[in-house]
Amino acid sequence: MRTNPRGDTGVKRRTRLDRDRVLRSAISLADTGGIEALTMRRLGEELGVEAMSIYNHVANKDDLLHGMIDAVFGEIDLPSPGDHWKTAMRKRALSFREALSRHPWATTLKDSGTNPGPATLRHHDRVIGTLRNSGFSIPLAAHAFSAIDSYIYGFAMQEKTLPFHTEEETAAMAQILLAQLPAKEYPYLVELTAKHVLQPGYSYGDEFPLGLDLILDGLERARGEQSPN
Amino acid sequence: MRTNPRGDTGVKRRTRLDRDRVLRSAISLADTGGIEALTMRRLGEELGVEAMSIYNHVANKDDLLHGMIDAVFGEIDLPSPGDHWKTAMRKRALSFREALSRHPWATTLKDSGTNPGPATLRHHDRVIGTLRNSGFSIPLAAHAFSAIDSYIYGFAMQEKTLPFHTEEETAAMAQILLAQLPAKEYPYLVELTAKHVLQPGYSYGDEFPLGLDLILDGLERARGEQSPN
DNA sequence: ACCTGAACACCGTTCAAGT
DNA sequence: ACCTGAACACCGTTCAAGT
Repeated sequence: MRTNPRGDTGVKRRTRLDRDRVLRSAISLADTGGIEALTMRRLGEELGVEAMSIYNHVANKDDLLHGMIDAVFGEIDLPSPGDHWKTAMRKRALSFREALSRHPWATTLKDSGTNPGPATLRHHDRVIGTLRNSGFSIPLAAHAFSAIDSYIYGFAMQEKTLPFHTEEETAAMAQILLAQLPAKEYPYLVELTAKHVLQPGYSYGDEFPLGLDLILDGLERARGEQSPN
Repeated sequence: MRTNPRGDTGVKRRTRLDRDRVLRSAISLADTGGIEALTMRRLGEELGVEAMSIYNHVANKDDLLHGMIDAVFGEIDLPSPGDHWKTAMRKRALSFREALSRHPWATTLKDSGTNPGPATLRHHDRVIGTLRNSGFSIPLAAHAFSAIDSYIYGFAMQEKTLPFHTEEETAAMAQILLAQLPAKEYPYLVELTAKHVLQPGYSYGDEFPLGLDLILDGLERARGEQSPN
């Protein structure tokens, strides 16, 4: 492979290395090949640099993962102050789910709890603020935050583990599953698969807003009961 | 180290190796030291055997993880047919969460969707059956299943990522967090931490039934609307 | 200040060899 | 049939050395 006067191939090493470029490259690597494809050596290769150079911009791999997750939080739309709380939370939840489906590896966070980055803190603060400014007491705001975000995370995780993502894949997969499942032993599972999942137009993702509204409606009711306005 | 006539130390290698013993040992290793402590070599050590011997009972590490997750599903109480659907689902959800909190590594499943084991299939079938036999249409049963399980998974995951698990740890951690958080930038987060999380008796786990009932109540309403009985 | 090469202590997994 | 030892192709990370 020919190298230019700078001693590299001129292909990968476009700009000087910095933390932001490291994070962006790491995220794209994880998006494409899954989190197990994200290796310090592979990442170095992607950046046109030896793996060890990365340590000049990131303390270690954990720090890298922290940074990646905070970057994902930065992609989520904050609730807009003008909207009714329910509208605001709904939009924000949909945006959250979209971010997690663009970056499925981020559902397995393990961080963000122990060491949240600035984008994560900002996001959480705005969400709680929206609730508090709409008449939610502190305990009810905590309650709402927990319920909504648990649902979003859990849904994203279930979606990620599904073996199919397009309608065609779903149909193909369900056929195989159905062929393997003994209908005697799992009658309800077989019924649900055959009469629901295998129906044309089925997409698991469509379930998301339904469950979300269940929670939001319940919260609206709880809000009314604690402080009628 | 002295060896007995069988050529081992007589401590670890009590019984003959089999899949079940491998799974149990792997689960206890992951429970104790986290999933990253589960190494084929460490597991072999635990079983008093070379790492390579494990491959006689398990196809590879992925197969091992599959087996572990199915074993966790086996620990979850199935909904009892005698109970009202809501009671049955509530008990089952609490049991599910308990299982996930005993085995936090299981929340990051990644399997179970692509390759569910027998205990997993059985569990899912009974849950769907409970709903179907209580007047849930197929789409509403699918909807309920998705909403409830997303919430359970997501809650377990959030709980797992929290840096504290006892009340003392919570207080200590929240103090540190609070000291680091600029109240100007994150006023609502600081308020919630100070006036809620730091209150004596606070435990995040207590949120679980509140969010769960929000969903179950919503489903009860939806069930009434589609088939009044 | 940033990058590199060699090295260390690990991984999962194979394979031929032992019993 | 089951277990082992050596080996292979990987990991994350250190450290002294280069520029």
